[in-house]
Amino acid sequence: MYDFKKIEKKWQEYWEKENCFKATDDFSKPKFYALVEFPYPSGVGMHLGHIKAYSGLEVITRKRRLEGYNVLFPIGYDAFGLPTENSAIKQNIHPRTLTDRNIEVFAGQLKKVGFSFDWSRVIDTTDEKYYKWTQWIFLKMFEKGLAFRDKTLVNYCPSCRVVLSNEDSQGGKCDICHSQVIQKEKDVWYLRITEYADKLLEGLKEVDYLPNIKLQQENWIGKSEGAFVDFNVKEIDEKITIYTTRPDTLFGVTFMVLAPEHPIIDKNKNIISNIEEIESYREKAKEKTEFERVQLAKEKTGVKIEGMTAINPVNGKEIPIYISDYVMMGYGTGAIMAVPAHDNRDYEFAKKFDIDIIPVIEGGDIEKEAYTGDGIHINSSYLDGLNKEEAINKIIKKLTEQKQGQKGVQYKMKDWAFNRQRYWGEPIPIVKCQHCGDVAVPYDELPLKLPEVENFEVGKDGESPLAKIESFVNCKCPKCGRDAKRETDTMPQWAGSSWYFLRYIDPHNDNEFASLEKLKYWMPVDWYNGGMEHVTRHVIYSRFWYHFLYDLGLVPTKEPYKKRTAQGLILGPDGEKMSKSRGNTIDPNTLVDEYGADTLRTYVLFLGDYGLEAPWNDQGFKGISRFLDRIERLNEKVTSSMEYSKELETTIHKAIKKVSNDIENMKFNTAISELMKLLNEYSTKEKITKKDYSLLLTLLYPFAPHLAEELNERLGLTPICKSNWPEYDEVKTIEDNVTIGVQVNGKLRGTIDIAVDTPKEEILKIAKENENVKKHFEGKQIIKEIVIPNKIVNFVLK
RNA sequence: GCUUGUGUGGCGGAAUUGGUAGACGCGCACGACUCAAAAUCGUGUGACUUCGGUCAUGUGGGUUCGAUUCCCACCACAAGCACCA
Repeated sequence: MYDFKKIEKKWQEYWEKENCFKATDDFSKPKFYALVEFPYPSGVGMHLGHIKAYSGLEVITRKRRLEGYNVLFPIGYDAFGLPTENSAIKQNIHPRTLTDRNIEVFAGQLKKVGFSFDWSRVIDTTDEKYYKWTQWIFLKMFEKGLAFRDKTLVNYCPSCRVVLSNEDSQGGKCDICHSQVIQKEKDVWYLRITEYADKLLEGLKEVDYLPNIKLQQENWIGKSEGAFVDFNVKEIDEKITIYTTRPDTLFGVTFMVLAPEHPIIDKNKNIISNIEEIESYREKAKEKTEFERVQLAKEKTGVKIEGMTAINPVNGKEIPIYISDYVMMGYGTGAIMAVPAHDNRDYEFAKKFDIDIIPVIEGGDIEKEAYTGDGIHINSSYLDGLNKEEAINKIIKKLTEQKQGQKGVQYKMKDWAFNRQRYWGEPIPIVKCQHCGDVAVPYDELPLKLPEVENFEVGKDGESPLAKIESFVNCKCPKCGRDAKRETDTMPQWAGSSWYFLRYIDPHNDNEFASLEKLKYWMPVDWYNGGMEHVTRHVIYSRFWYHFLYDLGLVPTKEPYKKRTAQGLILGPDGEKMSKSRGNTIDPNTLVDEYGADTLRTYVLFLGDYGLEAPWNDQGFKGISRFLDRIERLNEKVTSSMEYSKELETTIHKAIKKVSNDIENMKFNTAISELMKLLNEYSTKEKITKKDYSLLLTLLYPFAPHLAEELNERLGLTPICKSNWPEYDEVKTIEDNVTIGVQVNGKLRGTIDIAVDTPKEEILKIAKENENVKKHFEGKQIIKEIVIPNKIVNFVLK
């Protein structure tokens, strides 16, 4: 094995000394901004996932620099958050100390792999100079009414003792400790992301994200179009507004259902005759978490509200009202009209409570199940005979005229719960004043620093550790000057990462988060690669912040990321997800020490389709090590000629084309296989020229840069990092001869070697002379001859 | 349940988008070098076969001269969403 230790160290030092990867603010050059998700510097250090995630754009940026671009490929640390805080508590050290220690380890590991990051722009979200601007943007949102406080039921993790956003509690499990999330009434800061729902949806049209990424975001935003309809209540002068996507089925409504928490119940207790029964159902519903409610979906439960009757606005029919936990207060209006004939849940409920089921759309069999498809309307007065779309339009028009309803839109996405009762996060820069309410900390007092504390454990009742620091809590109201108290919650982990890509552009600016002039040059991010797990959270959050900053005129483009891709996981050798408990983890740091960074970098890109998951294979990894060794040994065959070998010319031009295109399409595995083919071809030759060899090295450079540079230097050539990406000549990629298949009745019966672009007649003639083909002609008649030039010949016989 | 993917040798995976299925790598077998082993190099390697062929890209149909590729139905696995009205 070649001496990778020496070689890798040498070139890492060289690149650093020569500032090879520094992005310059030279606005005259074409720019390329490549972004990878910055790591969370946890104690365990870098894992294989990081290597794969970063290697993709690493290859692309190495190529871009050779193509003459001014490349910005930055790195930093997303260091606030619970894991560090929990680990610090365990080890009994300060999170600051632990974070610094972790970052140092992480940086060392990243550097050893030789990634071409611009190390002069490193950012750390926990740095005061950084989070000053996180707080600043928060205050801007507060100023515009996009950050607000509310007391509501929230997702709460009893184990971490912290409020979670919907995104952080997917599936009812805490994202950090995976324990069951419960609903708790809490004082919550929200960011009004729902106000940007439409813009976030619209913006997807103009960006180049992988289709599944777009789709996931669309689903997450969850826009639905329908109508709000008012149902009057017979006994009182009040109406219940519902949201529906199927207003066309209004004639089939046979009851209504309210969420247990629906406020109309509290307001009208006096007229409800079975109020005890209702209250007891509500109590039970409260005990269940929102997720238990979902899991127990099998059986519908509910209670009829005695003393309240609703009136169907389209036909004046009186219908009963129920409460049931299958209706959520958090979506729509917390009340629904039930059409059992055409909705599965309503159908189940109606069956259980023996309520009428009236079909209003033809098709399906309501004896068996609800029919949710389209069809001609029946039993629906003036809607009879219409299809779904026509009926929806007509009924909405009618409802609007009668002032009993209107067109409406709903989103699944909810506002972003933004405070955490923890120490290790950005303090929310708000002062709570008895007289003035919530008051912003003046901009010139930012950053509002995290106070030094001895004990940063969470309070028993889920209070932030900051609440115990009197010197922090007690302050003067910035508005009226009287005694006031600070908000003691901190921001969630996602805050710092919502704008970090802007800071890289101008990381040392103390006057603004980044200068507009520089932003105008560098934005948008040309290519953002990261994990699939972040597309519904971080990517949406950061797009939201960016849209907001755009509306303030502080950033130059509508969308932050022009292109977004995602890498697939590396699974353990057993094909399962790598995890400590399974004992199937592979430590990249040991591999770097034992086989070198080049081998590791190349292998993670070779082991499969970049976008799909693939299992690790130790043998395959050694195969790459062998491949690099072979490249090194090739150097014995090199002549001094600076021309391509004549006989290799076509092969070489084809290889340049293939490798270049594959890199652009992130088809790294086939790019590497092309390099292997080229090497195999070289190996069959007695001698290769210096030029031949240097080409192979340049193509190899993005994958295994250290070795490529070293071997290139031995040839006495300019370092690759200072030369150009090779170009190919399309004409020279075309072979003189092709081998094409000859089929008889669609089955391959032989192959023939012919010159490229041989005329059809000629091909047919040669094909017919093929011995094996001839055999199949015996006793049969040719009824059709198909010739696709340079591809295939097919004879159809009878 | 809904949405989106994926399914090809012993294994990871290729296939210019409808044109010689299995590139490249791993593994395996045999050979060379070696006292021997490792490393390295060379050859072979989808399955059956009566050596003429036959069957093969999850299963079953279809379109086509020709289908891994397009269409229909089904099965399996993975991811995401989940009583969203």
